Amino acid sequence: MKQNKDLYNDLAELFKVMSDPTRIKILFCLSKKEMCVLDIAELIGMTHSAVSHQLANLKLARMVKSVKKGKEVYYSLDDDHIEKLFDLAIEHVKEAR
Amino acid sequence: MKQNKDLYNDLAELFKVMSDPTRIKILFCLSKKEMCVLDIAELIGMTHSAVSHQLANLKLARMVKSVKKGKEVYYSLDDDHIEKLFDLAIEHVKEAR
DNA sequence: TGAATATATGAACATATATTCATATAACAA
DNA sequence: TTGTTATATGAATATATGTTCATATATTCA
Repeated sequence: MKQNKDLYNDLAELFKVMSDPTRIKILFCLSKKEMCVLDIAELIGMTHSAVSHQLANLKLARMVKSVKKGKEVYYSLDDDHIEKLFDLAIEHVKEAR
Repeated sequence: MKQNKDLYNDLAELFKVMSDPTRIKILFCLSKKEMCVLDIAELIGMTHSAVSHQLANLKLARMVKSVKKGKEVYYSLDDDHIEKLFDLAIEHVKEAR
């Protein structure tokens, strides 16, 4: 048990990032196509500030990456594990209903 | 976006349950074999109370199920999505290192 | 019945977290 | 430069959450 302490903490952090509805919505947006802050804010109906804060969290957790284009910053999913995780989770959630 | 509100909340709840190191350790224990509260508490080095509280959370979230045998209650994983989710998550976490 | 064991539960405390508001930085256009 | 747009960030507040401690319930055995 002890030797896996780091693994358990890393897993906990990963799932914690995915445990907020706002961040989940953002991740779903980005699974369609890359988007900038204002696009996301409008799509999910939240303030720019809230979205920006959450994108910062997601970036810290290496779930999204960003590219600056002019004055806009475009965000996208960091890798495709994220989508697979969601697919499995959706399966589980739907069966539970 | 709106029509999926319930889905996003369900997903958030699922991931939230998996976002605590104590609960992750418990789930890993149960992925080996069914166990009672005291077994788990000893294995992960936490009090019976803490483990019992977390098992209640896990049960509420339908991640574990329980069977009473005499004075002991044996817990086990509710389905095998849970293990698959962990496998994927571990892949992601390990690549990020 | 009484004592011991296994588990559950309620309250309280401490910590963590998401959002809001205000402000700051950066890029571009006029 | 000034004004506008896009994004980031810091502080503050309100809420949520995990653990501990104490207590309660349930089962078994003597």
